[in-house]
Amino acid sequence: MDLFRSYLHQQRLPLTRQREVIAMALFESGEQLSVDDLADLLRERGEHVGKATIYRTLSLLVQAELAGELNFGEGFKRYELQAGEARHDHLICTSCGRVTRFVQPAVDELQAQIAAELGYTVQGRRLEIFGLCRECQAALRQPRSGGDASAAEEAAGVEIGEEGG
Amino acid sequence: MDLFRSYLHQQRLPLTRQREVIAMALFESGEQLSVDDLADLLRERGEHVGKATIYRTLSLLVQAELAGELNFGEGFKRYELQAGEARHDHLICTSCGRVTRFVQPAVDELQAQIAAELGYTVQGRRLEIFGLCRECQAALRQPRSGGDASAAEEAAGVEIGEEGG
DNA sequence: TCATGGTTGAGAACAGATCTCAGCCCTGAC
DNA sequence: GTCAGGGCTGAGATCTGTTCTCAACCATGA
Repeated sequence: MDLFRSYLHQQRLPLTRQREVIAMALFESGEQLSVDDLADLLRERGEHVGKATIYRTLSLLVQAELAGELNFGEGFKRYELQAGEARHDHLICTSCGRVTRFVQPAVDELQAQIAAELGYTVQGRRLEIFGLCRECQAALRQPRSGGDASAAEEAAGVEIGEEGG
Repeated sequence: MDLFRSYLHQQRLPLTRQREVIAMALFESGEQLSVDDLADLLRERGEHVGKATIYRTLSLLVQAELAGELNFGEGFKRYELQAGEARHDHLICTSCGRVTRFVQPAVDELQAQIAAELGYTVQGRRLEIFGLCRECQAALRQPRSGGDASAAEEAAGVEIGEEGG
């Protein structure tokens, strides 16, 4: 939040209540939010902010490299705060929509190596792996059952976050 | 093309002239085409095909796994034929828009490892690396000059195709 | 040749994203 | 605190990619 404030100051742009509220909502949620999600979230909090403003503020946040733009092929974009976080990628469950973030330095290395071989300099990347999460695999195996699993997940080590449902 | 024919036959779907023409255009171009690109291409060839039909046929091709859907964040989708090809990814030049395809088995391995650690089964992935191609880097260094470079590119080894501009 | 059912195409509909513009408000100066 | 001015805001129009609708058409198999 302070980073956003100083970015705006640095760019000689005013810090308005709307900008503060939008960044705050994105920051506090920690999820990948669409513009509609954000609008709903703000409405629930009693803040009325126009969609145009949400789009404008999000693109500011992206410019400031405080937020990342995501496209999971849903027909619209999602945004997530990425301030200070390590570069991460996403695993997306094609059945329930769950999104699991992960950090894997080997991806950075591989990307750098590939780009160097082809003469490119890297500015960014988007890696999304689509598949079935553990729960959905289990649900497919035995159509009716209670919730379970999720125990061995800590052992993984690469995971840094998870949201959705 | 034969693969598409047999897919349609297998699904008991008729092979129409439009379907043939659309698949042929995508196949012959070898590039990542948008629906508009395809419509233009077909118009140039004197074939009139409605957009709805192009969308429908493309989604058939994707279903048949003969085409892949790409999203480079341009606000629309692109499609490319992928029949029989190894799974590949893309490097995209953020300056000139050039798209370079590459095959790198290490990406498959990494993806499988990550998914396994997080309990996912893999169905697919999308890896796009954004950066500056050699020509655009050169153009930035010395704003005015003729075309050059592209020589050392063969040495790379991972590259399998390149289109765009 | 014929019946049938899926396909086609024009245009409407839909939805995400962007633009417009009059009025508002943040900022910096005083 | 007050003020001027420039940038911001929001409602709604607009744009654009994609999907839907439906009557006419046509590929297919008998």
